Amino acid sequence: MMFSTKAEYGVRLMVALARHGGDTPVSLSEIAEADGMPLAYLEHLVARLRKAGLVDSRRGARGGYLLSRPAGKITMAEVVQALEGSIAPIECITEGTDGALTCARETDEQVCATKLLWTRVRGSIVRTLEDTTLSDLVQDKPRKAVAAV
Amino acid sequence: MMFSTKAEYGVRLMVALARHGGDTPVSLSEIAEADGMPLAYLEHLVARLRKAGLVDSRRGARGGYLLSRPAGKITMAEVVQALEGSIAPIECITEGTDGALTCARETDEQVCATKLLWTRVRGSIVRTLEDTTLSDLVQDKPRKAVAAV
DNA sequence: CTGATATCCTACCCCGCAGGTAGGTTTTCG
DNA sequence: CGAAAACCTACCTGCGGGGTAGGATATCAG
Repeated sequence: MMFSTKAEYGVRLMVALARHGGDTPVSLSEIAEADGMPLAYLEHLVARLRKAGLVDSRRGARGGYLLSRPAGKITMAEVVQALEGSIAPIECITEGTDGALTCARETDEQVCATKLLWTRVRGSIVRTLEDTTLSDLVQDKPRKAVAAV
Repeated sequence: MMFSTKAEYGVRLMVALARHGGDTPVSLSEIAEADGMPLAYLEHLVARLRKAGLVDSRRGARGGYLLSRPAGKITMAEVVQALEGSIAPIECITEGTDGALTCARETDEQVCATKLLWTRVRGSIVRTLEDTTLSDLVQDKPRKAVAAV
């Protein structure tokens, strides 16, 4: 049970873009090298982020990517959703177009007993992701070293 | 990103045991048939639950399984953990023996920027699972039909 | 204009593991 | 004793995560 490395790499990518800031784009190869992630794979991930409107791209020489919005306006729910697809803790729970959650096992007569659990879990995940913005992750904090001493 | 069917089937299994109640054991084949889950697979799952001390077994004819404790004393955190192994939202985050979360990408010098996010997510998942007990899921509620009308 | 540097796109590959099967051994009841 | 159950170990199989490959297209600098 976990998010895949799509989410891991993708979030790291977004953080790298946010760190760079400014309005000059950053090339993927820079980020890939600095962060030790495979370039070709990042291309796939950034494509999802672009389609979701979270990053803008500039093609050609000296091109690259930049955030489409200030980091504080980008929630991690958007980022993770763009990378992983819909956020469902378990296969049988799916989100309808109206936003209602339904369980595949459920009939009209019989309510799925476990649905309550997965609905709660999903809710708490989504809420946490919505409450965390990209800028929350960007803050430099070498505090760890301080705290460790 | 989701829990596997291990968690899904396993939780349904626990609910079935809780529904039955009493101190006479229920055989897996009964549950498998009633709930439409493959018997041989349930055997694997129930083995995990037994090793975790969540269910007791009685061998031989008219044997079966029963909850080791009242449903209200069994949290879903225990159940899910028994079924899925440790609860980590992402591969690079692991829980040490002291309960502290560490990130594999992290060095002494550099804090992992994304660790904050995954730590928060994990925390919210665990908290939700701990707050939900098996008895929360057992309550009969055909209320759905009522609410739908 | 030309090359270098980038995004962008499509196709492919591999292998670990979730999700299950199979078949046997042991225990306990009627 | 025989049926019914737990219990155990080994095996199988498809699929998707996690990449690689290679080319097409756009844009810059000189």
